[in-house]
Amino acid sequence: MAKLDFNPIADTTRRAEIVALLRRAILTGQLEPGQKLNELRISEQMRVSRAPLREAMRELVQEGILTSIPYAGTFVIDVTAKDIDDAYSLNKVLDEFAIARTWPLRDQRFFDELDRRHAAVKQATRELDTTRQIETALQLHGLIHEWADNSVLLETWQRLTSRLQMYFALHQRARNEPVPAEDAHETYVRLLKGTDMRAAQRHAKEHIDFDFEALLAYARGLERRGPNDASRASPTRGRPGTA
Amino acid sequence: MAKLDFNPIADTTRRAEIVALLRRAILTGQLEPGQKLNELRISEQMRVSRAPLREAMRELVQEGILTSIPYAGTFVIDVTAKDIDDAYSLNKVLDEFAIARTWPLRDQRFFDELDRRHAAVKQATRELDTTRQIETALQLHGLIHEWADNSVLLETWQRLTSRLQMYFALHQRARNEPVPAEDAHETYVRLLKGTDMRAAQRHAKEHIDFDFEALLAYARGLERRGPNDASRASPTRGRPGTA
DNA sequence: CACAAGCAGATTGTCGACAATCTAACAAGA
DNA sequence: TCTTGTTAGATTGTCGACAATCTGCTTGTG
Repeated sequence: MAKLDFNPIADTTRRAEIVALLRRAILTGQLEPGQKLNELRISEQMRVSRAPLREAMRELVQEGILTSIPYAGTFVIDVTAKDIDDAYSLNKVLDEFAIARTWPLRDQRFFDELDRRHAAVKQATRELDTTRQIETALQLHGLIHEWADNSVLLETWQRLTSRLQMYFALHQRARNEPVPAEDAHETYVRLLKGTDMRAAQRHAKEHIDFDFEALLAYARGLERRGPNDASRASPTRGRPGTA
Repeated sequence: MAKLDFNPIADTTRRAEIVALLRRAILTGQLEPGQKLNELRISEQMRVSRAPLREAMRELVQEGILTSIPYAGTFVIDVTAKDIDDAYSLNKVLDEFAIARTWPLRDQRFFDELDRRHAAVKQATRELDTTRQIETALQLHGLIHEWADNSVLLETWQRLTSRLQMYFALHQRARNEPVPAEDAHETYVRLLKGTDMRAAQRHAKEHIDFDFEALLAYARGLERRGPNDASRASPTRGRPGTA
């Protein structure tokens, strides 16, 4: 008998699809930070009742990209410079840990997957698809977390990734300029294939520093010129900060 | 005008109360790992309709202590030795980070709060209230994460805490013996008040090692004598592992 | 004009009922 | 005996309607 592992079949509930739709809308910036999600309107647009929509929203609230205020509404989280800074500094710690854990587990499959994801980033970069570029870059970066064989770490990183993706998407959307075609991940991939773990860890930090500084500067700029301009739909009752 | 900060008023939705009730039931071990949560039965017991109950369950699924399989049910997560090991090793990393961040922010209020929580642990220990003892010990331990001024770290740690509390509660429940009255946190508190940050970081790791080794051994024992015995209500379709 | 009370309108929270799906038991056939 | 098709019961997923709450406007009063 041939050895064959089947993957679990796809979720077939409306709820799961709604979660995916909403998450994508948020992470790509189609839903702006601070914006209120009107249940009735969204449920009509999606041709779904409010029950599965509300359940989906609860999931995203726990996922950290929505925030809910009872009887007031559910909002896309606000992005503050401090949030980005917090997420980034924790990300550095997790990266270091992930590399250490992954290091002895690297094998040919790891290197192949590394190349595959790296190629995907370059592909997206060539096509000037900024959204996909962010997505693929984060996936490339996530490999060490997937490979570290620590489910809690992976889960934690995925939560972080959601936010990072949202932040970067906002940033890209704001400057609205094609990204430099140069390959910023060449060194990262090479070091992960090498023999000097400490060097890889060091580079992981510095490499992200680059993108991050620009992002942070952008966020600070946003805050200087007042709260976000998506607040047209926000309530007067309370700022939908981190509830 | 006197400076006075009001706390947010309590959540007044049934959903929030249900979340609290269920979480407590799970973390104290009243709901055993692998056990299925029957929506109809629970909603009748709580005198609530299924809608808010289901929303509450979605939250707890995202919180990582429940797992859901479409059309099959929602289950308390299974506890494997590897899960505990994963959570623990990540916890060490977070602790180190939290101590580093908290260190320069320590002030009198920090020390007071440290003493307060330490006293709470000793109180619970004296009263042989094992559940409360776990709770207070984790709260004592959580201070450095609250004080680190990093919302993402705090959120991450709270998620981890949920699981750790569940694990420890299981452990305590299993051996079912009063805990030694000796104070295991004396050194930890003293070092946090001291001037040697590295020493505090080192101790944080070793200190938890102690409790953890016993916990891990217990979990391994559980697995050796087959899957859990709470599976009487589990589905045959698929193990409600980490879905 | 300032301000409190009260009244729509809109939105969220909750409910009870129905539809879709799964599980397990049983029957039919090779 | 083993496998496959069928069916009944139970449980989850979804829906539409009602109740509770909030916001902003209007109104009345000084």
